[in-house]
Amino acid sequence: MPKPRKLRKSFFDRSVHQVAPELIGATLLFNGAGGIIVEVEAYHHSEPAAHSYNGRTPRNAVMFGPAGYAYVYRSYGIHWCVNFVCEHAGSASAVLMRAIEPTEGLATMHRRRRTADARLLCSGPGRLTEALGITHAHNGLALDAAPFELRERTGDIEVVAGLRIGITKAVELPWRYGLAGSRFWSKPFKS
DNA sequence: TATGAGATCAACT
DNA sequence: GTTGATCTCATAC
Repeated sequence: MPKPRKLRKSFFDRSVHQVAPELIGATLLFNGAGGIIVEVEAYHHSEPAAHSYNGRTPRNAVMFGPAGYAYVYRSYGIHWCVNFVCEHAGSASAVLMRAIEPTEGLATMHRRRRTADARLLCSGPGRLTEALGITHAHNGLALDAAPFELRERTGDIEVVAGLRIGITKAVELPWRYGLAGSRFWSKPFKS
């Protein structure tokens, strides 16, 4: 088994459709809390579900910058959601982190989420950011430096794809990816 | 198990 | 004024 390697910015400097499935099984830590990525979705500026579809605004400015940075936005006025910016600067594409399997910093995450149920810690984009302590204060941070720590996956895994969820535009694009058989998805995959 | 309301903010019409 | 890449809690079946 090879030793896990850190993900560098160059990892993200490719098509979102290459990066998103490769993030499944990778490890995401934020200030030492986190775990294994089990669910993500890809967003590309060419389709209307993406925040960048209608051009640059103060909120989505990070998406228009170089790959390898975090785009954090407020969702439904309450939650925070975190994306990893991909492709070249200006392409405005990103991968939304939707669920992780908690493995490190469990006590901290249980305290932040106020639940004893491990499946409710990080199974959903809003839950994930609350458990890891990610907020708007972290918008624009580099992904290859503290407090982020991203490690390449090791070993063979199976990735499943399906339709994105929680959106009303471009619902037909199968750009949701998951770790096959994981118990920590926010919702089941159809296929 | 399923549906509905409330929380509350940035962008857009 | 409305909508949305959401979650929780309450109430109903």
